[in-house]
Amino acid sequence: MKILKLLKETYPDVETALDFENPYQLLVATILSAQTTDIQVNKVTNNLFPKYPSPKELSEATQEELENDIKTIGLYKNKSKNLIKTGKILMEKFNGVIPDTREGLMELPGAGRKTANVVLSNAFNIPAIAVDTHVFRVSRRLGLSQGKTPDEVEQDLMKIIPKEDWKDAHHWLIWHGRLVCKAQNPNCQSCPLSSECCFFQNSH
DNA sequence: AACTCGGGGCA
DNA sequence: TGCCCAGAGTT
Repeated sequence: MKILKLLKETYPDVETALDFENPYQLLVATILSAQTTDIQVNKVTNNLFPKYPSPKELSEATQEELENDIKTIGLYKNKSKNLIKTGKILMEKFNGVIPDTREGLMELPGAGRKTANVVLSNAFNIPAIAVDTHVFRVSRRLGLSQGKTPDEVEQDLMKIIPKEDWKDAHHWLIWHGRLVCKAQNPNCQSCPLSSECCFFQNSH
């Protein structure tokens, strides 16, 4: 089943990437990306990275100033608090180096399962597919992963997506989940995957 | 399992 | 103008 190939052909202009130059920048950008889009994050990081170029500067930021720096993004109070704390943990426990393990990344406040996988796959080239609510729902409907956990969904997706696409796959799956395979009233008529989809077969 | 954070996107 | 959410933490 060529899911990703079909999605790429269907959404050729999908917005696909956070701008980053090193693991630290990708970690910060990905923590910021919760409940918003990469487009919004890139607007903020353009000014944020020169101002806080490494975990050291981040750990020394004041709450008020960092909040102001990311105010155009939602959830900015939680995110600024988490980022400062993350900066301090990086300095105190990881010697200012971004950890390249899932366990290490998930010790950082603001970084969960999805953030860890994005950083592992895109900054360290470690095999992983990021699974968020959209990816989870799309996979369930396709019938790949009923009743499974997000970690198990990740394993299932890795079986049917070419390895070279793992680090970017979530962008197309998320886009598809938002615009077509929506949580409510999915638009199965315009879905390129409907012929392969359990949800569609069961509801028609 | 439900609630919270929040500006932006979309109907 | 009102509703929902490209997660993660807390209770």
